[in-house]
This record gives sequence, C-alpha cells and structure tokens, in this order.
Amino acid sequence: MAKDKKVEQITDMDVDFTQWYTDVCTKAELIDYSSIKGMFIYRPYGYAIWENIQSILDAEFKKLGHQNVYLPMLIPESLLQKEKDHVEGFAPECAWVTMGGADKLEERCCIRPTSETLFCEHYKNVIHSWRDLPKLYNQWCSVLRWEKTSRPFLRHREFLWQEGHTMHATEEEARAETQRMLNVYADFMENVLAMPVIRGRKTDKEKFNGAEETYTVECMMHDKKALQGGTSHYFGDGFARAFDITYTGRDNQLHHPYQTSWGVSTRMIGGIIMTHGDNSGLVLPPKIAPIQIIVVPVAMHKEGVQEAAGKLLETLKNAGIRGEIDLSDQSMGWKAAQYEMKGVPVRLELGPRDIENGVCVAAKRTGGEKLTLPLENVADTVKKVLEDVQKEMYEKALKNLTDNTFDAHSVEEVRDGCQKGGFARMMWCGDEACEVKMKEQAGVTSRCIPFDQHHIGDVCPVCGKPAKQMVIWGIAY
RNA sequence: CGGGGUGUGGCGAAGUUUGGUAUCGCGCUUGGUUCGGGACCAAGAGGCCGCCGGUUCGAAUCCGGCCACUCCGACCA
Repeated sequence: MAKDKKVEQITDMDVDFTQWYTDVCTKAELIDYSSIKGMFIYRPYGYAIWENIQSILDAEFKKLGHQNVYLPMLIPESLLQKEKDHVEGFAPECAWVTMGGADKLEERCCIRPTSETLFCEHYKNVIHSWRDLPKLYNQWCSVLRWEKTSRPFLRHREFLWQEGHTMHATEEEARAETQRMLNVYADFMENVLAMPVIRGRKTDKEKFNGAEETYTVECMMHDKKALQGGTSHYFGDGFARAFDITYTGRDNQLHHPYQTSWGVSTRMIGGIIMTHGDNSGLVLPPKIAPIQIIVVPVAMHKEGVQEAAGKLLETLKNAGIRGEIDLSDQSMGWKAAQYEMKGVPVRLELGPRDIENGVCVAAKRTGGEKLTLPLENVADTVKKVLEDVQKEMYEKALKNLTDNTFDAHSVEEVRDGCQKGGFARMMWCGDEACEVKMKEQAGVTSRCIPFDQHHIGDVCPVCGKPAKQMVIWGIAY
C-alpha cells in the first residue's frame, strides 16, 4: 500500500477540530478560496447541497403562502439609517459603494447586509388597506458583511441565505408567524438535516438589532460547541413606525402593521459538516446529499460488469434516487475512500461474484457491516437503507446533544463543563449584568432561553436574586 | 482590530541559520500490467521560490515594507 497517504488524509478531528473542518471543506470539494478574503467559491458539490436545501425549504415556504421577491442589492445610506438600533448593529460591517463609473455618487450606498430597510421602503408603497395584509414575502439572495475573520460556510463576507419578511395586521398574527417559521426551521433541521435543535428565545443582549424578540434554533456540533441554525424575529411595529408604514383598518382608522423576519444561511452547511462529519471526512444526510448512492463496479474489465452496474444505476435513478457511477480506473480502495470523504450516504459495490448471485453490496457511510442486497426490488431496498442512514445520523447527533447538556448551579460549574465541551442549563434572574459576568467568568454566552423550561433552582447563581427562567449556556461559533 | 503561525510546480513539504541559480513525495499526461478497501512499471510535462524595494559579482536564503491565508481572542447568520 502507498506509504505516503498524508496528502489525501485530513487532520484528525480529535487532535484539531478546526483544521479538520477546513480540510473537509476543501478536500470534499465543497469550497475553494477566492482572491478576496472572506469570499468563497462554492464548488459544484458544495453548491448542490445548498440547492437541495433551497428547494426543500422553498417548497415549505410556498406551502405556507409565502411568495418570492427580489429587491436591490444596494441600500442608500439614508434608508439604512431610518431605524436607529438597526443601523447601529449593521453599519460597522457594511461595505459601501461610492462611485458610479467615474462619478462620485451623491449618496453612498451600502451593499445589503440584510434587507429589512428595503422591504420596509417597498411595503410602504404597497400596503394601504387591511385587505393588503398579510404580506408574506421571501427573498433568496446573498448579503455582505465585512467580517474581520472568515471561515468556510461559518463566516463569509458574502453569504447566501433566504430572508423572509412579513407584515401583519395584528400583533398576535405576527407573533404566530414568528413561531411558525421557527418551527419550519426546527423541523427542517431535524427531519432533513438530521440535526437536533433546541428551540428558544434569545436574551435581549443577543437579539437582532431592531427586533423586539429574536427566536433561535441552537445546535450542538460534534466538538460540543454551539451553532445557531436559524433565527426568526418579531419586530412589533417598530420598523413600521420608523418607515411610516400605515394601513387603513376595517375601522377606517390608520394603523401600523406588525412585522417579522426570519432567515437561514449557507452557514447551515457548516453545521451539517460539524454535526455529522468524522475522520474519514464528510457525512451527508441522504435527504440533501447531491449523490445519495455511488455505484462502484468491481473488476470492471470483466465481462458484463460495467453493463450490470450501469443497469443498476438506471434502476435506482428511475426510482428517484440521486445516484452516480464511478467508471474511472482508480482502485477499489481509492474509490471507497474518495466517496467517504465526500460523504456519500451509501456506496453500492457490484462485481462478478455479486452478479452471479444476483446481489450487490451496500456500505453505509454511517458504518457497520456491509449489507448484501438482492438485485430484485433493489430500489426499494436502497431507499430503506437511505432512510436508515438518515435516522442513524439523527440519533447519533441527538445522543451527542443530550449526553453533553447538563444542569449547573454555579458559575464555576458552567465554566468547567462548557470549557470541557457542552451546554449548561442554569437559572437566570434576567439581568444583563449577570449575562455579562457569565461571559467574563465562565467564557460562555447565553444560547437561548429554551421553550422547554425546567425548574432546576430558585435563584440566579451569579447574583443570588430570584431566578426567572432557565438559560442554555455554551461556547458558540 | 489585537496576539501567534505560514507563504517554494496543482497539493504537501525539504532547502533559509552558514547567499552560488531549486529537491522530494503525491497529483497530472502517455503507454502497459492490475482491479472485492487508498495498485505497480516505464517515459514525460510543470516553478521568474507571495509581492515590492534594498544589500551583493550573485538572493528562495540577508535587510525593509506590503499582501494573503490560517489559528486564538473581540463581533456576527
């Protein structure tokens, strides 16, 4: 065997998780670096994952009545500044366009870091009557935030996302929309991405600039750090007032509508990698894997092998399975390693021996014994195997989350537990000063105030005052 | 933006201390032998050593500046 396998190998995740992550992103051919810091090239295999995420989520949104729109990429400075908290949050990381051709612009424009202001400007024009509500818009686009440092998928200066922006006649309806979309995200992450989530509300310190409430789904990565999977914001009528959006109600009075926004980004791909990946590389949930099965013919030169393998692939494709075949003259071992690196959920091997026996051999990316599958009804069997892989991935991730979430009754307990890796549940008085102290003394941030509350104590361990709620603490990406 | 690390064919590295015109592995190309877990043989192609300037007869190597990537912090989806 080749002695020098280092070139193809990735860093051991238990030795250096961040290096492992970068290795997977590049070696699984998801991403490439561009000449601009923080701006990445999505390679076909990486972009295909995003396309699959898009198509599933987009269908979900539309099922609920949302419509896609596209708004400009540039925001005039005066427009961005209309909502005070909002501009304070985003101005520091805006990129500005100041020239048009050879001429200096009268007013500089920022490249959208998010589109609340643009949506508001538009909504002011199209919302006049209670009959115009609700407005349920969504936009798929890229946004720009001039981050200081960047990492593939997790922190780009330009990243792809969707941003939903909705307007409602009543507070109740807007609040319900915020919850509804949070649940869409949570269900998507759990059922499609096989990533268990904690649903909850952000503290005031952590919430979105300009929002009244920010909701989140938090995930635990393999290294036991936290990643926010998606957010959903309730804005009240704050933006509507700042942008002077009004409608005439059934009562013939002017009202401000109530607003929400919600989004997920390509950062989720980073989450998939860090949740499911292992030392052989990427592991993709079958539901979003660009290649669900790879057919690897064994001893291809032998009579009938290629034909049989091609036929097997056709059968699977006709059954709606995303499959490919590798007819290259690479060795069996090379192919096995290659598709493991790329996280293909199931590898199907077909050689002369199998053909003779009317079977093929399946290797699940999640491990275990290789399975011998009869070629008869093979598509149904393979679908079942894919479902098993999907389920195994979820269960493994769920075990990681539950095994590493613990109750804490003191700052020290949180510090020691979280530094070792994990989420801490701790009671909190609701005072931001205590939250700041947690960061200083335990090195953690509040991930969320989970909907699923437990009473694990009466007082806030930081200040000793009566506790209001339980908070999840952790170290986040 | 603060602290560290690294820039040498596509990738990973050696060479830098002690200046003398670039070496190795992988990959790539062509032909052949192989083929049930990272195959083998043979012949090839490919580099103004991150960029700019300085010292020198001569710079990958010494000096100055800049840039990029990366890790750890602060900030964020």
